[in-house]
Amino acid sequence: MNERSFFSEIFLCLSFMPTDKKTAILKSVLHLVNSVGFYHLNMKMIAAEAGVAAGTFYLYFKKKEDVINELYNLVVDEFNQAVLNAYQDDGDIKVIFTQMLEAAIQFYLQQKNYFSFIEQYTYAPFLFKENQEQNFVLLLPIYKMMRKGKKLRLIKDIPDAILLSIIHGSMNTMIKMHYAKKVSLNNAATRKKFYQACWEAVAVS
Amino acid sequence: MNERSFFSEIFLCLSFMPTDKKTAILKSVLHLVNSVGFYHLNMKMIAAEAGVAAGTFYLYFKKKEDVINELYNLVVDEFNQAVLNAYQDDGDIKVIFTQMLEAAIQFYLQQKNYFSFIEQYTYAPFLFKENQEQNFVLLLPIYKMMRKGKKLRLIKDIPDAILLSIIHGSMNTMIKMHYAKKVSLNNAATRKKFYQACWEAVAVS
Amino acid sequence: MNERSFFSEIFLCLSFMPTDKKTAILKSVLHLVNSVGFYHLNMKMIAAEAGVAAGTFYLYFKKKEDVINELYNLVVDEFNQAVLNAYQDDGDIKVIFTQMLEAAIQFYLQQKNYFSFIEQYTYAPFLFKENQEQNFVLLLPIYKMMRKGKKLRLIKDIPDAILLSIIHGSMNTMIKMHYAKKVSLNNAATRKKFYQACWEAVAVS
Amino acid sequence: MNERSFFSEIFLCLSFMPTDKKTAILKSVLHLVNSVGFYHLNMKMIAAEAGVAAGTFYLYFKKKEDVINELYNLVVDEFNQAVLNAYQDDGDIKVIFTQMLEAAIQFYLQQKNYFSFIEQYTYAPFLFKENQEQNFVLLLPIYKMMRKGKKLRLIKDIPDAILLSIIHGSMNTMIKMHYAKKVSLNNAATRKKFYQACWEAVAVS
DNA sequence: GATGAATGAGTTTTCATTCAT
DNA sequence: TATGAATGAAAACTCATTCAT
Repeated sequence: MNERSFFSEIFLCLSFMPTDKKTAILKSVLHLVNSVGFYHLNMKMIAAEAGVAAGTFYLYFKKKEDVINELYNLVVDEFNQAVLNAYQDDGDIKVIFTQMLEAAIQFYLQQKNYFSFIEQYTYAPFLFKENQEQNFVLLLPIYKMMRKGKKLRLIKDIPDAILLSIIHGSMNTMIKMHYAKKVSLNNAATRKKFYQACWEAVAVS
Repeated sequence: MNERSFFSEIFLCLSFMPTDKKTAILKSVLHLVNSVGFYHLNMKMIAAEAGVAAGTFYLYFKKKEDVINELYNLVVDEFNQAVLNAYQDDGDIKVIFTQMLEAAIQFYLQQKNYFSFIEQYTYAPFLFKENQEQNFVLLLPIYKMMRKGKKLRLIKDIPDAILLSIIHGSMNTMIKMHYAKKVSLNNAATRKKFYQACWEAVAVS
Repeated sequence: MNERSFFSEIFLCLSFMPTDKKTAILKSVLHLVNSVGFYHLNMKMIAAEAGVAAGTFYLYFKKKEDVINELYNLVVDEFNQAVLNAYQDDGDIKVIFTQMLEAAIQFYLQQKNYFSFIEQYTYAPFLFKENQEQNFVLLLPIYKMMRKGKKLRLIKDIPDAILLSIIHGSMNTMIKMHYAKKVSLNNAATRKKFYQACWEAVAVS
Repeated sequence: MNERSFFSEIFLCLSFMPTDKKTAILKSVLHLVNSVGFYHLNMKMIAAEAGVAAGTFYLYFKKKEDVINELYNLVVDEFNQAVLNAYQDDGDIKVIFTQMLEAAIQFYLQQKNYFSFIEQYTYAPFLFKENQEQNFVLLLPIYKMMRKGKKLRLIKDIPDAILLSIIHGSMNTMIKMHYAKKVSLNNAATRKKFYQACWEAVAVS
């Protein structure tokens, strides 16, 4: 089983949702946030892209920002699902660590829209009030693995926030650089080097 | 000389600019982007916060987005200045590495508005056309140090993008966590642990 | 059949268009250009006069000047239609000449708004970009008749521009004088004297 | 003495006025009305073109429309002066008629700005309240000649308005056609044909 | 459920006019 | 006189939301 087919089963749940109007709207927003950004997103675009009438939106969402928040939850769930699937309770912690990073990166490589959406959502404070406490939801599976590594004295006994920042922050920037064509994550050797560097940051030396 | 006064001399150039109307507008936008975000920023707010009439804005900027771009350039210049001041051409590379990270973190700790502004600007694709190629401008001083470390075989010979991602990405996430109160960067020991972890990620082991 | 009813059938197509919002806006602009002029015409007036909300305008026209240009084309078409109806391919050229002038004058007498609109549109250089080459569109039916008269050696063999200037220019000024109450074109004898003088200007003597 | 020098003495009084600020403003408006039109004329343009500060305008004029009205009076005076200079109390009425038309046409040919300004002023009802009764001021010298011709039974005994319309209206349209390059009034033969046609319209046959 | 024309409050931007210097 | 920065009311235009069909 190649990587693509392995992940496509997991990732594409939004893509395979029944093609009803509500799903069409959610997909339309996901696509538009990536192409025009939150700032320029408007109801006319959403309706046109979804192939529905302007009023139809309000049968499924109370107001514009609701679709954003609902979409965020869907996207986060998919991401967590993808990364958790890479988590094995038994097994070498470095292998698990690497597999989770790999899962996360593959997720974003195959779903540019998801990455773009999460980035904008996360870095837009006060865009939507519900945003304020969700910032680090994405990190939950990674967090779980980390705690285990600490117990086994394989991962440094330093504040979780530091470990999370290194893992999550550097991964995000790597993906951004990939999309900005500063580096190619399609190259497995490059990914391996990245995972190794991350590991050395967090591992007990 | 304590840290605060050391940096305040460098950072606060925007704060110490002559209090003319244009500066008042720039400051007003910097403050509002942090408090309400790009998405909710409007001309009425800008004028009110700056204490000028609505029309005054257009004496200094051709259109709304121009103030954003001008401000971005100012902020980036200040950041680079602050970090470059920490760069010494001779000296232990690990010390330089640490000092630059420290300078960057101190910059953002003392200027929450700057951090918030840069984050939103960087992660808002297509918000402003000029945005598209500037994404990694902030990394230039770090990049310089890195190249030197590579030559001395003290820093890993892996793609620059990986090194930059680890340094820049994890630092940004650390600061976000600090402002989200998940960790306190006011604690020097915590900062030291973070720098050490970063160093181990990039250093030849 | 009196003159009024004869022409009203032809002229009032704008008046008889279905009373939808777009027509209401077109009528509103036609009326307002006559009463306040291009210079003072604004969107608030247009909406109020048309009995629609401000935003409704933009469902039918992309920008303010578009309604002006669309209206101009409608008005010109109606004028040409009215004058062409008076044109007979066979028949005494002087009779045709007189009938066309009569048709044109009757058109404007019954549609003061149309006259006022065309005058302002024509004499406002650079008001609207599309204006620049349309200046003499109105003269087409008259031009056709003239050429025929020249062939028959009943109309002077002098440049068309001279003949057109005399016919069109003097007619326009007559109508302006009528509306300025310097002369009454309701008097058939007066009109007859005017047509005769025009004829003598253009006819081979 | 060629035509140009003959008229330049008369016409260029605005051009030769002392180059003080007020004159600069008047000239600036005359030029701008021709190039951008009343509709797009604004105070910034006027000041820039005149080479004065925005506030200077208000030392000489109470409000924007005042400069328009003052300029109109100046332009009308110059026109009347030019045409009256061609009027001789004794002499063949046809010769006088022709000379006056020639004087009027030469005036406008040498002063496109004047023509453009008068056209727009005349055809913009309600643009400026003072406009309403001045519409036919320009015709006064022509009117004077006409009355004399009527007395001598050389000019038709038909309402003055008809005679004025033919003379004034056709002349105006001729000049417009000249500037639209539909005919060239620089050709003396063309002008002669035009004068002859006009004469036949108004003369007792 | 689905539509899309209509709304009108809100947005950005313009510009005639003022006034401290 | 002369300036030009500053004003703020008003302009053109946008857009999330509603509602009759």
